[in-house]
Amino acid sequence: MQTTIYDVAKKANVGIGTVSRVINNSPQISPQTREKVRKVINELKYQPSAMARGLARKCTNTIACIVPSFTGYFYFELLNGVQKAISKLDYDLILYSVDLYKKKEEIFKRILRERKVDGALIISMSISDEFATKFNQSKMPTALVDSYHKDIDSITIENKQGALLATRHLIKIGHKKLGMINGNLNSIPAKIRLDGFKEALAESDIAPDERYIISSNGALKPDLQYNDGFNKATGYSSMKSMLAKNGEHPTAVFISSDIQAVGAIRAIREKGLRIPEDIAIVGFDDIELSEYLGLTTVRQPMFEMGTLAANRLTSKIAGTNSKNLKKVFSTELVVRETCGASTKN
Amino acid sequence: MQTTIYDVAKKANVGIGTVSRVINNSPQISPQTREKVRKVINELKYQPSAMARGLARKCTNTIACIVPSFTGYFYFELLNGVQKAISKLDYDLILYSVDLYKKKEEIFKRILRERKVDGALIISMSISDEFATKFNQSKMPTALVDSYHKDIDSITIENKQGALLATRHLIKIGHKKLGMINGNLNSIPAKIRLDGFKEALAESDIAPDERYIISSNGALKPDLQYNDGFNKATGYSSMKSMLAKNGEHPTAVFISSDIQAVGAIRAIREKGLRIPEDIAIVGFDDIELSEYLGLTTVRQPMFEMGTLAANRLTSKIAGTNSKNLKKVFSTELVVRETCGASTKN
DNA sequence: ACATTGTCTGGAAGGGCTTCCATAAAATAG
DNA sequence: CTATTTTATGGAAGCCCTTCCAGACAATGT
Repeated sequence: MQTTIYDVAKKANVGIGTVSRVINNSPQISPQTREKVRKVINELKYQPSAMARGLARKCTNTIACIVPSFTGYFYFELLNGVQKAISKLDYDLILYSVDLYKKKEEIFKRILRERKVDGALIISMSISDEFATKFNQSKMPTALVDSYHKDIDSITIENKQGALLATRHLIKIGHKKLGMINGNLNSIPAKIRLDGFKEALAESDIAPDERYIISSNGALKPDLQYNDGFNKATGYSSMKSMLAKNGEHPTAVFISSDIQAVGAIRAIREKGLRIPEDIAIVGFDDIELSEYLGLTTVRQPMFEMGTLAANRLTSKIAGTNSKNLKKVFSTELVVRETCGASTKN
Repeated sequence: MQTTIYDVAKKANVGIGTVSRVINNSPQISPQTREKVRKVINELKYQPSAMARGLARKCTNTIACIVPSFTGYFYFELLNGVQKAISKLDYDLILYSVDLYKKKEEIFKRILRERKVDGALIISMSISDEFATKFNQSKMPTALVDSYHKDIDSITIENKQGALLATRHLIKIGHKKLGMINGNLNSIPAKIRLDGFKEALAESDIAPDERYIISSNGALKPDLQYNDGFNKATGYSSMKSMLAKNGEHPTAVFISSDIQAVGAIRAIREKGLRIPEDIAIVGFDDIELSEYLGLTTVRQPMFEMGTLAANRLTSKIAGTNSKNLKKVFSTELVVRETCGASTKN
């Protein structure tokens, strides 16, 4: 049997209210009593039950992180930022991984009603107006990361600017035959990055060659895997099909995520082509790995996004900071080897 | 205000006990009543409070995963297996990340007393006899992954065999000057892998060259970052220092983790050396990335380990399966390009 | 027909906490 | 020294469930 607050109260010869007040650092306690109770708490190694507290207080000191599929290093690094930030504040993190499209809203519902968490961080997933309203009405603090809704705190990056940066760079160093490998166009960032790519081409009067613009499509059906296409496999297969028409291929490719670039690089090497001499590559994200791969990429401050999101959420839970936040992080081109413009080889 | 079981009971004209029984699929309910209550539950969009249930039932449908630093792709893939397994069983996962050595036992204590979770999965972290006993006494189901304690379910791999496999392979294809890059020797797997490496050398009467055996050491001080040395940075710096003595270097290196190999490969390339021609590489783990990197490595079934651990834990929570499990997964050499023995180049 | 068994159901008790209200004791004022 | 305020404390009520016990009613047996 657990030691309860009653055991402590009895042994310390005080009432349960007093013990509770000591635990919660209420100021209305005389120093002597406080000391006495503290001592008993230590002797009995008492620690309040999280469940009972949660029930009585209606809060749990836990936040939810909802990520698609929990695959992809992007989420991993983001989560790292979240984790670091909340652990300082003694919050715990429950990880919900959405593997099927239809499960997204199920999880939203559950989170909302079960009240196992005090707040929710929704990562890289769109949210319908209906659920946005529900979250707001239920007073459950919520924040979106890498996604946007007008009524909910949203932390995003300048996707378009990033794509422009990458593409312009490729053009500047002399490329005219440009390709792009993209994630699933159902994903908003993917769509915007494509826009950016095309806009950059237009700026330099280069006509986009649709043969070399490959998105990992797939319908958004409820029973399908939640898949935004940002993974090694799509990178690999997209590049492979781009290179299928022997001899004909772009001289530079903008790839919508670093992790896809890993797959694409593989495909290029298998074909016996060199990077950057035959094909230059620019990725997107700057995951931790990219540095070691020498991948030129567009840096997205994932860790900082995670940190900010977590801090916002917790301060909203605490009651401070209630106005609607829209934060757009800017991106930055990190030039390394794969684009062929670096001083190193 | 939340809708409670009382609201449902009143509206459905039944007692709260009946509602509870419907929620929990008790068989002792007439079909009509069940239907009636179900309907009201849907109308009211009622969902029981996780806290209240937890308090009444003394279980939370949540398990803890305790990982060091939550960095490193190894954990990531393991967690993936865990996540998939438990989500099928409607368990949630709380992630505890241990960043400092001293925090490990604090977290253990908290988990034990707070009772926020029904079971704990401890990953890649040793556990003292004291805490092993505490976990057992407290009846909190626990399992270790990539770690071992005689009194606790432990899921490990054949580290020695893996190291033997890797090293023997390198020797078989003709290498005589072998090096090893290792994690922190305070980590048990690191130590065993080193043993395996040396044993393989001994089998072929090759004297180990200590200049080429580099472990990322560092003391185990309470205030230090929890760091087993299995990361890109140590791989990079270890390889760099191995190559520092110009001209002199081993022709093949066994690297204790794939992620270190990524760093090491980088260092080799920076030095202008080729893989595998100048230096052959074999890694350890077979993280998802390795395939795309063409890294020869020792496969460790991370996903399966995660799945097994999660299933064990949940079945222990459910009361089945109580005997002490010691599962040792065997490892397997995956030959790709970096060792120079593949048919592809 | 009555006794017996079995099936359903209602609701009190209990789980361990917080919080509020009441009260006792101490401090201050007049 | 009494009246008033302040401070410290005890403990009931409430948070929302589950579970157990008791009772109502139906079904079965004789």
